[in-house]
Amino acid sequence: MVSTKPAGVLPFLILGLLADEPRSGYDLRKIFRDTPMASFSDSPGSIYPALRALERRKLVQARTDASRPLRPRRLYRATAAGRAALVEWLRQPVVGHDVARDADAFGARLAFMSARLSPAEIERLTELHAVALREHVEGVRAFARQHTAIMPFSARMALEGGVALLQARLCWVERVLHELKHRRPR
Amino acid sequence: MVSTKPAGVLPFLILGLLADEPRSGYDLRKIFRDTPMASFSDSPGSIYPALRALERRKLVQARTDASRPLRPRRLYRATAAGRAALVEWLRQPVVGHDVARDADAFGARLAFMSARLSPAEIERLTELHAVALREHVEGVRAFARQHTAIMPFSARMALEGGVALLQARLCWVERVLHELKHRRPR
DNA sequence: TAGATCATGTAATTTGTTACATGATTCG
DNA sequence: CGAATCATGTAACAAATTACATGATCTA
Repeated sequence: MVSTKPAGVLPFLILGLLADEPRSGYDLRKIFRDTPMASFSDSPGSIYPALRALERRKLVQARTDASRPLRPRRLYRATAAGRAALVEWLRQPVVGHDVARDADAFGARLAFMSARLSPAEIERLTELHAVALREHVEGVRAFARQHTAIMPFSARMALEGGVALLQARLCWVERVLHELKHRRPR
Repeated sequence: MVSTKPAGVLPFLILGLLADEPRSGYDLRKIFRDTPMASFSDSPGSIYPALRALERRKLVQARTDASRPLRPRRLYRATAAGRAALVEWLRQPVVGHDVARDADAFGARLAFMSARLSPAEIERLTELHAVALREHVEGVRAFARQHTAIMPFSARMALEGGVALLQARLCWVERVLHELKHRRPR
């Protein structure tokens, strides 16, 4: 069975970038090199195959820029199906244990939400994420309370770091929620 | 060219867990299911192949627990070569742009350091990490200053989240450094 | 005796990376 | 004219996941 939808986050990041304006593979590489979105490699071996895969699935469409015939650029833009797939990805709720795994996927998704989802929907998704995160932080805290005493020093530091990062993440999500409510007064 | 050393972090996490006491694949699965080290899947398809690969490279050694002959467990422990490979992994300095990519690899490495490295070496590695992190935070902050104004709301939130997480990470590293100095007075 | 847990594995696939390879254009 | 940048790609591989598959043992 050949799946038609991509699963990783890189294809969707690319889709998000191509949803608004057309860009070339090289443009995308520069973005992955120069902006804080650099959680992926900017090497050609990452971007070009991903673009081809998206093209094969008809989620993006390439148009060869003929203005400079000797150095042609392939300008990609998202198709309607591509924008639909993007929205579907944005809408994925973060529930339960997921929050432990794709830690910062929500941040990446949030970045593209304003342009595609309603404020109400963004708020709903953020709230869901907050709930899962609160629960997870509690779990890790409980683990820490039980095990910290018998851990070697550096392991204890590592665990404290984990808790601190989760705490910071939660703090940020709460702030986002606050801002969302502030902007859409009931 | 066939590489002899593993590259991902999962094998080293396993190696770290097997360095002190022997465990079965099932024991490892439980650890990845029940502890905050759960950044990896606890599915058998993750752990058992990784164990086999480590065994093939002579970094771990299996002994079949014959106490229950009808339900044998394979008890793995790290070999001398395995412990050496672990130490080599722990010693990898985090420099420059690396810090953006394997964000929390340092946390995982730190967890195993107390048992394998001298306090002075732990401090040196932590300091290096701090330097790289400070620089990276500055870079992202500078980007934020330049681009925040023209970004859509949710993208701005995402960027702020990125900065907040980096900040929290830095904060933690500074605290670790402080503790390290506190424990080893000059 | 049925269901949960113990215990280990394989197959197929996806995802992403590194390293290699090529050539055009622009700018000093 | 040489170096940096623009621009696209391939090959080989590593890393990890999901889904599938099997059977033993313990406990209510």
